[in-house]
Amino acid sequence: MLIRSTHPTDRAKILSLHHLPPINSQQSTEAVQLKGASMSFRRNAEIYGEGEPADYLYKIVSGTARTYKVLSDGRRQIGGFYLPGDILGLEIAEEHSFSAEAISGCKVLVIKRSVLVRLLAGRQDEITKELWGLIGAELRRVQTRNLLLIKSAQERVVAFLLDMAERVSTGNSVELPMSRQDIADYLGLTIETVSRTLTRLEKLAAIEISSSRRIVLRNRGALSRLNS
Amino acid sequence: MLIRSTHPTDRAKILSLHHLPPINSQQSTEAVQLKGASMSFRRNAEIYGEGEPADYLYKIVSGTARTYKVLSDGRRQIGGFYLPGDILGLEIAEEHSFSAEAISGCKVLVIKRSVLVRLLAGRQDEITKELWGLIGAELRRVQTRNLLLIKSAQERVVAFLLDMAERVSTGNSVELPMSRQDIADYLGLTIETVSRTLTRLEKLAAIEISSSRRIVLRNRGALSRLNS
DNA sequence: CGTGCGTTTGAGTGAATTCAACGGCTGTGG
DNA sequence: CCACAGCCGTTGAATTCACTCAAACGCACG
Repeated sequence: MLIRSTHPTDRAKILSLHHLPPINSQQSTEAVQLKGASMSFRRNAEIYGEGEPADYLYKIVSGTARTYKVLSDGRRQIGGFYLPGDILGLEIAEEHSFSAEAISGCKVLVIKRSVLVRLLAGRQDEITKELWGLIGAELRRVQTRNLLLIKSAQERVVAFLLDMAERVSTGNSVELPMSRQDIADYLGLTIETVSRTLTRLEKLAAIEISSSRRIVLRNRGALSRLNS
Repeated sequence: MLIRSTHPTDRAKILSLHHLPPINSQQSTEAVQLKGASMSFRRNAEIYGEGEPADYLYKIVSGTARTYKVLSDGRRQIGGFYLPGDILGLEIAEEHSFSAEAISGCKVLVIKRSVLVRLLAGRQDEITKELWGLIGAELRRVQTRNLLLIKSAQERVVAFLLDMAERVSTGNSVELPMSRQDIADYLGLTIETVSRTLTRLEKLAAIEISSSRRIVLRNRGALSRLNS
């Protein structure tokens, strides 16, 4: 099974909102705000916290971010990984339901949500469509992960690899920006299981682990087949 | 942990769309359509299929429905259970990403999506807000289930029971409309594990299994605690 | 050259699955 | 009215898979 998250380039196309021509002078200033402040976050810095008002959207320019939740028993569940072009903080509720952190150093574009909503009131058709596209992608992403979580450890890891390959795709070589612990928390496994599964996949000649953060997909067909 | 799906009464409030006053004569006829045809489905009848165009929403009037997907290896994953007042088929994509079936005999109100969208274009503020509320609820429901699926079998079953209690709540007695197989496919477990877990919970005096379809919550505190 | 962190590997345990059999309820037909 | 089949749910025994605990490895950094 494959994690069918929106492809980064698709996302970039969808949220070119700040490139829309201004509609009037009032919204012209808003369009400027839409372009948003560029902010930087260093490794492990918090971008926003669970429960905080969801006033802003964050578009990743460079680096990688993660959203996560800490359960009452201390376990951490990662909601998703966000690569350049992805939009973070796309909540419908008034408050963020996850926290977000930079995995590596991150440049992000901060976009005020209220501005989007106001724009939405004016330019009905196009912008609503774009927002719906984004929300739809988010929903599909989450639903797909639901399907993931009922599967075996091996299937989860394979799906993760194929998804990452699709998103960062430089040929068959995948550069993982996140740690094993991040991957484990994302897939609902332990770090040991992730590690063992990767080495097993390597022994099966499906992948090659160049370094711990660089994986080469040697046999996509086999991987897809392992994916049930 | 608790499945925080939208409470039925909340949903009913949110989607009183068809009770909105007509805006003009053109939309007046649409509002009539919004009220929608009432349809009936018998046990195990398909309401819509995966991949079909998502032209309609379905509001459950009576009975229970399930959405599901069959994986390539034959496993079935249930996306959710829908009780009276709930909205089915709330997809953002053009096609349904799950199939839907009646679990018991079902009366449903069929609402044309295009009408909603057109209405949305006219009555920006209120209707968009309502639709967003619905989508938001759906998103939260799915995210919450993600959190569920990383937990133990016992935690999943407990969360399921508490969620159902919240949704059908007649005191502490819960009438389960679905089979053990449905529950298992929903929680990503086997039917045996669900059964065993329930009997264990009964031995712990947390619940009482009056009949296989009727569960009495004897000790909600204990249940919540078992929920980590 | 150590120190520390992230990752890998190993051994043992435990939880959930698989395979199998049994019990109860319902509806049908003799 | 009873007998039997079929379905659903429960229970048992054995197995498998992922987890826990523990140790070792490799790499970057001071």
